[in-house]
Amino acid sequence: MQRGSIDVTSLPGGIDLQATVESGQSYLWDREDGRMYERTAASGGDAWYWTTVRVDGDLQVVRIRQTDGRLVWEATFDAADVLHTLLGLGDDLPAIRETAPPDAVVDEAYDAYWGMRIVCDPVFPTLVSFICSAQMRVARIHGMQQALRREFGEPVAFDGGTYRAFPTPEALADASEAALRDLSLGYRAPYVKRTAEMVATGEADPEDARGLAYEDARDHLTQFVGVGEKVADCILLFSLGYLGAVPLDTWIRTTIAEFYPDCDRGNYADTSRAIREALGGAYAGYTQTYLFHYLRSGGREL
DNA sequence: TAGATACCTTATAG
DNA sequence: ACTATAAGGTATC
Repeated sequence: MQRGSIDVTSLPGGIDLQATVESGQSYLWDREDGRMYERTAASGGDAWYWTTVRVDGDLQVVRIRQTDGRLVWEATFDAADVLHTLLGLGDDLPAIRETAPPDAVVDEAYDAYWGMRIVCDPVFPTLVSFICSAQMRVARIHGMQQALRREFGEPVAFDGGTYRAFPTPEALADASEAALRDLSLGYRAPYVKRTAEMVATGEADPEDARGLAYEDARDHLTQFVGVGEKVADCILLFSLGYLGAVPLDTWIRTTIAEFYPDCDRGNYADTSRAIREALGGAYAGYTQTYLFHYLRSGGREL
């Protein structure tokens, strides 16, 4: 086993690990104490979280926790660089916050979860996770991804235990729709299977969205079955580094109606442009994620 | 091209 | 207990 740690004070704006991995951005981390998303106060400031990643073709396991002003990690490999990427440790939070509008609700959201970072997850697991997110609660989306790992994931040994990686496109393409429905995916089951087939056969590659202009990248992703504009924006924001993407979910739509009514243009594309502008442009997605987590957590009644 | 509707399943509110 | 409602929407007509 390899170990290491990262000094939190060296990161501009610090980090709130729990907010980062339990805010509904990533569904690829598990809490070792099994208490993900519990509302009770102080339920996990220093909990261990683990995930798997494929690095240079090899499947690796890493676990991490935040304690005594440090991010401490243990892994099957030297995980420092991977964690830097996965957890957005290079993002300059104070500079990003400067780009947000000086509105009360925005300030409240940033203050409530200061240190939360936008994750940068591998794209295929993110694609599947957010296909599953349609009309679903955060805790149940996470449960579905756990179930997919358990049923279809490749096992990896680490520290005396067995961990399971997120399934490959091939594994999910080979799964039957019935088997996926057995995991409570509901009508999302055929979407996941069809999208996995598209990736496995090479019919389409989500990686091809990288480098495209924002709206072209979003259009590229909507070719996958079960991926509309909102899910495409989630993939761009949480996997492909488009920090300006603002997924128009139920929460941000409520926020728009309440605080930015001029931004409601009646259709997704135009409303998207307007709210991205209102939330500061290049990092609008950061502000959206703080608002989402703050409002969803009951931080302010709407 | 805009608008309405069906869709799996479960947790929570009433 | 039992029903209605909503949950980070999308596909289809």
